Amino acid sequence: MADETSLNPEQGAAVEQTSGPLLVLAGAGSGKTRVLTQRIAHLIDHADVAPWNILAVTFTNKAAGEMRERIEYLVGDEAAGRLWIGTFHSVCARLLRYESKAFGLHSDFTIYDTDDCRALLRRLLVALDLSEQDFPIRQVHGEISRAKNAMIDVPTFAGRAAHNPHKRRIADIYDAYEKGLRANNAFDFDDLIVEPVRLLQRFPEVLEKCRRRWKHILVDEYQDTNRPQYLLTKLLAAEHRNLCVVGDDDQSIYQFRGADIRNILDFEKDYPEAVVVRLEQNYRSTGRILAAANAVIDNNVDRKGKNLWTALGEGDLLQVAECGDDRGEARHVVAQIRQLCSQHDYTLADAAILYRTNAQSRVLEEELRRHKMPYIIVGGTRFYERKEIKDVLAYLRLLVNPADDVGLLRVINAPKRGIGDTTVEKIALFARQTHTDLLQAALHAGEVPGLAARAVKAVATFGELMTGLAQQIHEGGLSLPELAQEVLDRSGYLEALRELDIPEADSRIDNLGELVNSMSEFSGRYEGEGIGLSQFLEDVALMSSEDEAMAGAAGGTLTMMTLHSAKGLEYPIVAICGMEEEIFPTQRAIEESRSQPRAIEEERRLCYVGITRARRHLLMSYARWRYLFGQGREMLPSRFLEELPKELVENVQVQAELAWGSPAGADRGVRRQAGGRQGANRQGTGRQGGGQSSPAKQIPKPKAPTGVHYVADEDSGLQMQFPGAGDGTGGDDLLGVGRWVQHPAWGRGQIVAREGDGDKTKLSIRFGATTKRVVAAYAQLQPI
DNA sequence: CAGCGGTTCATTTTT
DNA sequence: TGAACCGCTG
Repeated sequence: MADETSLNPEQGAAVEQTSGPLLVLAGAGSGKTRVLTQRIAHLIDHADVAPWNILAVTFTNKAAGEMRERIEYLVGDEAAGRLWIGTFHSVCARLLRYESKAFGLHSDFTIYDTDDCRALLRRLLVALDLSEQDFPIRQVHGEISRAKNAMIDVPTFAGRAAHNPHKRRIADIYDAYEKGLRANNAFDFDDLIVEPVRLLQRFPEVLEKCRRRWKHILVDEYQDTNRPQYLLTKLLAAEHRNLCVVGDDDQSIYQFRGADIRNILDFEKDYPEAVVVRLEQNYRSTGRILAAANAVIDNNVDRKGKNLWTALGEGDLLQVAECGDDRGEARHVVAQIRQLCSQHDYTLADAAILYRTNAQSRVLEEELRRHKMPYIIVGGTRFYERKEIKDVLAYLRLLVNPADDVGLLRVINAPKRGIGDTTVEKIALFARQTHTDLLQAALHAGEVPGLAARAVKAVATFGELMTGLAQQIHEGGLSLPELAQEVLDRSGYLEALRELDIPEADSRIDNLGELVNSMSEFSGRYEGEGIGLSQFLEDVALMSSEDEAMAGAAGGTLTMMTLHSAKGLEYPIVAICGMEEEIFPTQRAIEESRSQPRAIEEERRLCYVGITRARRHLLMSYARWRYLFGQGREMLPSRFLEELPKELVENVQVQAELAWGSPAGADRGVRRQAGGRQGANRQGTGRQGGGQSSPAKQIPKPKAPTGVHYVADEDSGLQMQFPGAGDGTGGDDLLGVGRWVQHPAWGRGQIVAREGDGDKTKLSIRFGATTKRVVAAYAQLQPI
């Protein structure tokens, strides 16, 4: 809150502790990022540490980017550019590429995401003659992943499984899976951490080199580290012991995926000489909000214990709303937010709606659209996980790594070339017999036994396509976006999409255009060696959906996201919806808690995270009745609500969407008729946003392929049709949030945020995967 | 081989 | 409610 450079005594202590192990227990909103960045600046400016000797590891790309940005501000671009800042995964991927030769790996490996891994497993099950019924892919993959993260290798796993037939089969799958990955020259996410650990354990000279390189190590969100990540930092820091970890045990919300809270709880055991600093002054929230957070988290046993305090004053009561049903809840929450906005002069960008599961967003979206309120959804389907994007990337992957069978299987018949399953199977068999990869086999289609002439021809076409592209790369002179364009054209992918007579086709084509744009942007940044294809692919594989500059964005766009995605963010107004048993905490957590009472604690921490996102106004709501699994159900209020001290809470009651009758039946008919429901607006919040109502949307697009966090094109299109809809910012102009523009250098982009006004208007524009901030007056933007 | 329609399934969270 | 999967048909 205070300016960037002023520090309280604890923060100052952490910054100035420049050597030896340091544990910073940083409560929510206590300025931990400031401490981290200042500490790095301090190391460089006052402790004579070279930037390239500093390794700072974060949990998300977004956090890494923000940290780099803030450090740039402190020490300048030059020094900041030489720091090692990144996620565990990206730093490790880099390490693996550098050191690949040391242990006989290809440096051009492919990173398999969850989908790819499942595709591989699916094939392996067939090969092992096991049914997906008995071995559900999800579960098997989960089990393998858990084993890997516990550093249990295949022989060990098999040893432990000896007595259990089912486990033994899984050991076989695990074995085949590992071999499959290696044969495909691929790593999964887990490997990216686990393999470097093994590498460092096995090769002392590599370890030595790394220790010399990274003389100071800082780890953010330490409570979220898993076993291999812990081992990695331990290995690297064992000698110089300059390890600074920052975290909050109360905000550990990723144990479900292997984060080990002991890493932070036992830090002082591992490093007895560690200095411990607690940051307990919160600069974010009002007293009542903090008191509520403290009261809730106090029910957890598994914690170090701390108490946040604030100098910001009591603030308002929290509101807990009991709603008749989920739609009533949505209506109430939206109405409340509107009211708070007009009362306190906030814009919609100052508000966030949080929920436990993504599925809950739908009802809220409907309500927001009804009011023509612009919103963005953080998370959801990621851009790079869309089918069309993954398809094109698979072509590119295959060009870098011809052994990538999973990639090949993805594209050999996309677009349709008349290569069906039987043909593929024959090729696969041939590949196995001749000990090559699928691409090699496909290139020798003529030799594959039992392949009909027509199939041979089809496969040959595909083979020529790939060799042709490979050759073009070889000859050089092709830029990254040009290469992508070649793939799109020569593969016939784009053409097939154009001919496809379905409504989504257009947005898919747009997405592909964005992909090409993101490549242009990338090659602009990474001029130099080659076309940087494999670096691009790595970036993309490790990219999360949160690489956007949306925190603190002005511009009248409300944010919705899961509680998980909200970690690290803050808003003046926060609403947490679905405060109901079996939703939050989830049914699963409740079940688990029967045998393992602590299972609830992670949910409670999540609740704590949610509460502490709020700066001024916190609204929690539950519905007594909601659609779940497509069916109406009665719900009970969440136990977490009972943990809120009564004196902090104002309780309100909101009636159901339909006052009487079975909500189930009545509800349905009205549903999508946005225009038809007059009563929807009543609920009396006073002023409406944009006066003139408009004709019902012409393209209801039954499917909202959320995708990019910004509600997909058609939605922003909707917003555009109704200027003035927003509120706060006059949305009347061509450079409002949601608008698409053309930039001379970066191509097509979508405006995601807007700050300031007049000459000083700054816009954040997302071009493909990256977001740029520009001054509207200078950027030569062309609205499209 | 592709496309359709019916079925079943599951819904945490993400690098 | 919806996505993903299966089996059937053309």
